[in-house]
Parts: sequence; C-alpha cells; structure tokens
Amino acid sequence: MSQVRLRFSPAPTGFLHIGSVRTALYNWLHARHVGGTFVLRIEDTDVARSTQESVDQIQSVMHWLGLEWDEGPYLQSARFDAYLGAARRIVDAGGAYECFCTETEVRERSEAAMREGRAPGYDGRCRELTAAERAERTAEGRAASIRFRTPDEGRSTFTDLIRGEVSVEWSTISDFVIVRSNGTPVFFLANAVDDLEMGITHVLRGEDLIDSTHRVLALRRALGRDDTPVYAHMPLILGPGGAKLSKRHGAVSVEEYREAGFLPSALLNYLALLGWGPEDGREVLTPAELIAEFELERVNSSPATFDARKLEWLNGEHIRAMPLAELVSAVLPFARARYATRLDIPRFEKAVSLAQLRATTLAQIADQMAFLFTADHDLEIDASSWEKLESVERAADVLDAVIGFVEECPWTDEIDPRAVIEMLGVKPGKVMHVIYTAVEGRSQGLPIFAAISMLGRESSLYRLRAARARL
RNA sequence: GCCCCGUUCGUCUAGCGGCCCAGGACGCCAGGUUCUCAUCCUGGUAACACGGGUUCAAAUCCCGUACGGGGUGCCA
Repeated sequence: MSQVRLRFSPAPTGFLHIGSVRTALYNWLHARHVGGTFVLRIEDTDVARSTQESVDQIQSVMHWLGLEWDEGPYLQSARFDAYLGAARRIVDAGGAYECFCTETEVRERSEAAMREGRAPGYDGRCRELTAAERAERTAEGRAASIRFRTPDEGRSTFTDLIRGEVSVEWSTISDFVIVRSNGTPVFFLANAVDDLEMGITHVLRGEDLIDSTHRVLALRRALGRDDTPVYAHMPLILGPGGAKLSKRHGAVSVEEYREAGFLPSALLNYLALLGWGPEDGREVLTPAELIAEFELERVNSSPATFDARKLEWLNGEHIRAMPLAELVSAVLPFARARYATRLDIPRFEKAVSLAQLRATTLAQIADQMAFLFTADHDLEIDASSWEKLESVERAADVLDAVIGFVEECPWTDEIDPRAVIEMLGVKPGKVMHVIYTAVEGRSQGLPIFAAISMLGRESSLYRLRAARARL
C-alpha cells in the first residue's frame, strides 16, 4: 500500500490554463505511476476572485481529459476555521503578530525604501507592538492582519527533485501576511495547513511558485512539523518567442482545444512531452503508456515553448491510431454541429474511415466530408480551388468526359473516370483536382472515386454539370 | 533595484567526463508511392549562448558574463 499522496490545487479564478493542465497531468501521472493517491483541492481563499463557474469548469475539463482524482474536490473556502486556528497557534507561539498597517501604507513605505536603495517589503513596524498599543489601534478602528515573522538571518534551503538544492537568504524575504485584515486566510497558510493535514508527500507545481516554497516550509515548521514533502518545480510553458504563453499565441484554455477537435489523449501526450520524455525516445504514447513510462526524475529544468504544430501532428497520430467506431463517435458532435439535418449515419461512418488517414483534427474530418451532407445547390466552391480549376486548359473537356462517364457507368464503390480522361490525351493525375473541386467543393479532400460513389449518380452529375456550366 | 531559476538544431528533446566533428521527433526542403492534396517511405537542412578554469579528455564539473523566465501582493 503506497503512502504517496499528490494534489492538484488550482485557483478557480478563470479558465484552466494549458500550463495548469500540464501541472495536473504530471501530478496525476506520478500518482498513477507509483500507485499513489491523487487529490483535487480548490484553492479558493481569495473569495472575491473565485467563481463557482470556474470550479465547475476545472472539474469538467479534468473529466474530459481523463485526469480522474481519488479524493476531493476539497474547497479551501470550507476550511477557513482550520487555517485561522493554525494562525492563532502561530501567533500564540510568537511566530506571527497582528499588523495594523494598511495595504497602501505598506506599499508606499516599501516603494520609498526601494527609492532610497534599501530592501523593499514590509518594514516590520508592527513586529513588537505591546498589548496596549494593539488595543489602541483597534480602538482607532484599525483592522489587523496577521503577519508571519520571517527569520532575520540565515538561509532557507530545500531540495528540489528537478533542480537540486534551492536556497535563499532569509533577509530578502520580509514578514508576510497569512490572514487578511478581513479575516480570510492567505494562500501560503492554507497551502501549508492543507498539505500537512492531507498528508501530501509530493508537491509538483510550476516554477513560478519556487520562491513561495520557502515561506510554506517556514509555516510548516511554525506549526511544529519538521518533515518536508518532496518538492519538484516544473519549468513553465512559454509562448512562441519565449514570452509568456497567452491568448495572442492561440488557444490557452483546454476548452478551445476541445472545440477545435483535439483528442484528450493527444493533448495529454503533447503536454507530457513538454518538459519530459520517456527513456526509449518514443513520442506517440497513450495515457496508459504515459503512466507506465513517466519518471519524475526525468523532468527537465528549463522552460519549454509551446508548439502548436507538433500538437497537431500528434493529434493526427492519435486519430489514425483510433479504432474506427471510437473515431466515429468522436467526430459525430462536430458533424452534428455542422450539418445535423442532412447527416446520414452509414454514409458518415464510411466517410470517417476515409478521412481518418488525412486529418489532424476532428473538426477537420467533419469539414472534409461536409460536401456529402450538403444539398447539391448549396455546395460552396472554395475560391482558390476554383481558380486552380480554371487554370487547367482542358477543364471543360475533362468535365464533359467525366459527366459522360458518370451517366453511363455501372455503379460500384469506386467510380473511376481515369480512362475517359486519358482518352482525351490528358494525364489524369494532372487534372484530378478539377473533379475534386466540382464534386467536393475544393481541390483536396476525401478520395474522389469513393466520394462520387457515396454521393450517388444524380448528385454527382448535378455538381459536375454545375461546374461545367460555370466555366 | 534585489532575490531565485534556467540556457543543446526554428521548436520539443537525447546526452548525466571519453561511445558525440552531438542522436531522435516536429517543422522545412528534395525525391518516391498514390485518384490532385493528405497519409506513407527515403534523403537533406539545422544546435552544445560567450569567456575563463579543472582534467590526459567537457555539451557534460567549477567560476564569471550575456541573455531569457519567475518572484519581490492583505493574487495563487
């Protein structure tokens, strides 16, 4: 029975960022790899910014991705008593104190200190207040926050599984607030208390939290615990150009990838590869294979740039590896959203099997076969494909020949008009796109012989004649 | 400003002192297969940030510089 316990603890203040998903994934992978427990904890101590909608969305995204958790979700907003009690104990032990400075006062003094070349941060004004002084301020109507007293000297050091020893001078970390003046606990406190009480043994999170670890560790000690969980700070995911990954680089929320037709398994696969790789160098991996291969020790320490192209390639690989029946049901919602009324299932299944080899997203598959479920007179002809068609010298002859052929030929699964094109003295390969454009609406798509067959004689002729007439 | 972390092809990476004048993958380019395109196959392009050490030997260890990222909040 494994004692290993990990948690994913997002703040519900917006959509789930792709970087957060990677964090969730690594926690989940390690938990599953070692047979540990994966806990979901919602860090909603900032009541003003947290929303129920976001809490719901986090869960639905994780379900969709298949990142199932074993415990939770625990809401920190429901555990304020525990945090406040812990804060009380630290105050009683002298590790923290009531601070009556307002946020603005602290900021102004900090900025002034920086201007004068001194260290910024809290100046410790309320550190040694007597009981009488505190009473006086309370009488003035000032609300108190609780500030944790950080050591004045020495270093804080912890061992990071990915980076080795991480160390910082205590003098650069000033006393920090653990309970706001409105009585609500702050992240550092809630995080320390929960990791302690929930028996978290491994903390995997983004590198942006590396500095906060010193504070959390100090709080643990103030709470009487000397043991340290295993920490591993993962490199951040950057956008193209090395800047922070943001909207302008494309989709940053999982929902957007879902809507664009990416598979959960491909997204997981790609995200896993961003900062980690299996020992044998394989790159296309199922979730089960990821679990089997995942090694925390092999996670990289340098940030990775998100590359949408590689994700697309991987998605194509996953699509191709999928059993047809599964793919059919995965594409169905996309088809319904596009042409629900004309959809016919047997033809749809056949078309999916043809599209499987030639698409990188589910949306693309649905788009590629749209011509099958569009009324003949509604077929839209792609502009550049039409241009290409017009540039073919004998396009009219080709269309006439194919029309003649389709009118007469015996109907099979493959309507192959190459022979009549060849009789024109034209190389079929050179003008194939003319038929594609006429029948499918664009020069590239599902194999045309099967497409014509599926469409039927009448529809095919209608489209070919329409193109011929338009020339 | 101060503190912390990082730096191998355009991108993701292999490499943890000799097997590396650096391997794989995506992308890109060229050729082949094929019903155009795509898939698939073959080949090609391209990197150890810089400067000092340590060592018989460094992409790998140490120091410095440069660059990038993060933190410096009564956000998480």
